[in-house]
Amino acid sequence: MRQLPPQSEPTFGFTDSPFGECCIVFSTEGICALTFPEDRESALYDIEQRFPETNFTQNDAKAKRFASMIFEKKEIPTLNPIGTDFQQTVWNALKNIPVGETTTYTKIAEAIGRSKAVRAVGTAIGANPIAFLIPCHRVIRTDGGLGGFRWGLEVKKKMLEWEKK
DNA sequence: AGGACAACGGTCT
DNA sequence: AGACCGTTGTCCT
Repeated sequence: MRQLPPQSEPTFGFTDSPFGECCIVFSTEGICALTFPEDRESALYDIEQRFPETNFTQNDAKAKRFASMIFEKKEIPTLNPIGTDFQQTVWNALKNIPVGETTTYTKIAEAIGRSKAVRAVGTAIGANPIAFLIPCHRVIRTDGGLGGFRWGLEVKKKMLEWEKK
């Protein structure tokens, strides 16, 4: 009997990154979350809230392999962000921001043709499930302020520094 | 420079 | 229907 192709069951794992320990969550389709939680317990809580229907098994080695792909080889694996149409549109727009550059919430709103929806864009960016790979950290305020960051402004600052140069 | 405030639109309860 | 937000422009002190 022929062997089935390797199945990628839903997994999650913790691993080091240039910005502290991160948690990578894989669905069968690709990476569905990348977070930089304060502690592992809150990371697990976050997964449970986001994917109450799915059972994930822990695989730190896999997370580590992907971390080196992402942060050392600087490749972007297949992503599988879950969100509303509006959120998908916003997250797609974020991918067009070049490495080492920043843009503003207003410019993203304009880029997706919803210049009046700045506030909603901010909320959608805040809901980005895949930090760093969907570069929400490259979005700052029009007045030059850092804006917000789900995983702490220190991490956002570090990411921008790391990408500069 | 910094604070208060209203208007904005998507999402959740 | 109301409240909450990773915003912003305006109007103050």
